[in-house]
Amino acid sequence: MHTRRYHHGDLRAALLTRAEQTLREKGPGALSLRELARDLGVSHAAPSRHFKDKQALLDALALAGFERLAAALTGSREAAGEEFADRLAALVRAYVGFATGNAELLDLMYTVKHDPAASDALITAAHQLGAMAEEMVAEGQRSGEVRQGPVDAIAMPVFTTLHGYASFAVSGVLPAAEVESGLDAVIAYMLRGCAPS
Amino acid sequence: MHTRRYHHGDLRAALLTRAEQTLREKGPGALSLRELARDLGVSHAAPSRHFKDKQALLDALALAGFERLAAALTGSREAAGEEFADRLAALVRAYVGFATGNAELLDLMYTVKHDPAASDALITAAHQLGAMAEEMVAEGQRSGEVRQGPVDAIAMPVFTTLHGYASFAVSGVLPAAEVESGLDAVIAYMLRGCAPS
DNA sequence: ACCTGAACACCGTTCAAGT
DNA sequence: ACCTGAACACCGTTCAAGT
Repeated sequence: MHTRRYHHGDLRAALLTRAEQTLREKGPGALSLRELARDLGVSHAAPSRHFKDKQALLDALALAGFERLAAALTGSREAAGEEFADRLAALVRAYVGFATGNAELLDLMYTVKHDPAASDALITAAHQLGAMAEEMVAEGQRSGEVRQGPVDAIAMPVFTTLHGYASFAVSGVLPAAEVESGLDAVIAYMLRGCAPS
Repeated sequence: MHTRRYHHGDLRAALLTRAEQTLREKGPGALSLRELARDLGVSHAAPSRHFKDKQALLDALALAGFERLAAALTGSREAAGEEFADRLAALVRAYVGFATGNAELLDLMYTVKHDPAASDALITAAHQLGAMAEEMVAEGQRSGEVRQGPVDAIAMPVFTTLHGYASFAVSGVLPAAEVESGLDAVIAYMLRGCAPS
């Protein structure tokens, strides 16, 4: 009854938590199932009960990332005002904030998968993010703040710009010091792409 | 004199060529220095003469990717007309074409590096791509086809959109069948972001 | 200068066996 | 159901030694 095994059924969650920590601190190359097991005090074979292989763990990590990012975007919407420009700015700041705060994870989320079967869930998760952008654009069209036309022909380029900016920030192409200051120009450019007539 | 060792000094090049091939065919996870050495008929320790470690090989691969991408973009410029819209479209198509044709490599090129020292060359290479976009925008400003203002406040969002689109195409978020058909909307959106007044 | 061969300390994955 | 321990077939990296 004392010091009973750490995991009474949540080894899976513990593995994910620890894995994300080492992903953040040491990068994806340093992620080892055996080391994870060691850190958590289980045998090196234990993780295989919960993840059929290393890629399955990485996929689960990426999926959790998409869920947290979606939550952050939803949250940004509530905090924003009613104007389209406000909402867009809030969305952009939330996405870029998540990206810079979780660089390695964002990288993992959008990494080319070589098991196309396993990546279905990830692509669906990414599409849900896109759907949020589409919804925002559609509302902007209704209120007249966004030009008319097929929603995805407007929302997709906007979301693409957003992701490209996040990707540059994450990869270091855009220096950390310039991420914040460059945001205004990017948002203004997006608004120009959305503006009526 | 017969069947003399395959490498009279170009093991380095042979490693890079072979590495890119397996990167393309089997993904980055399947890339092993030992297997590379086996395939090329050298001892497993031979690669270390040319690349201090596996990451150095990956970095060299990424750098070569940037050089080829830069060449492709330069080529697109020569094939395009004089109008800004033409040049932009050609640049976009060249970048996206490279991305879809070299998905794993593009991923590698923009991957988060954990050795900041080694990634300087890669960031510089990415900046050279950005400089090409800036030059194009600057010319568009001179000819009056692009609105006035700080060059980078226009060129950066454009380049960001381009890269985001390529990234979505590469990651599979944008289905392969939609990459071509979505390009027109993206280009139109970019032009709107650049248009005067 | 460039490569080999052996050695070291790791990996991921599988599978019988334990509780 | 969940985990262990041993086993297997790999890794990357280093280093004396060869040519």
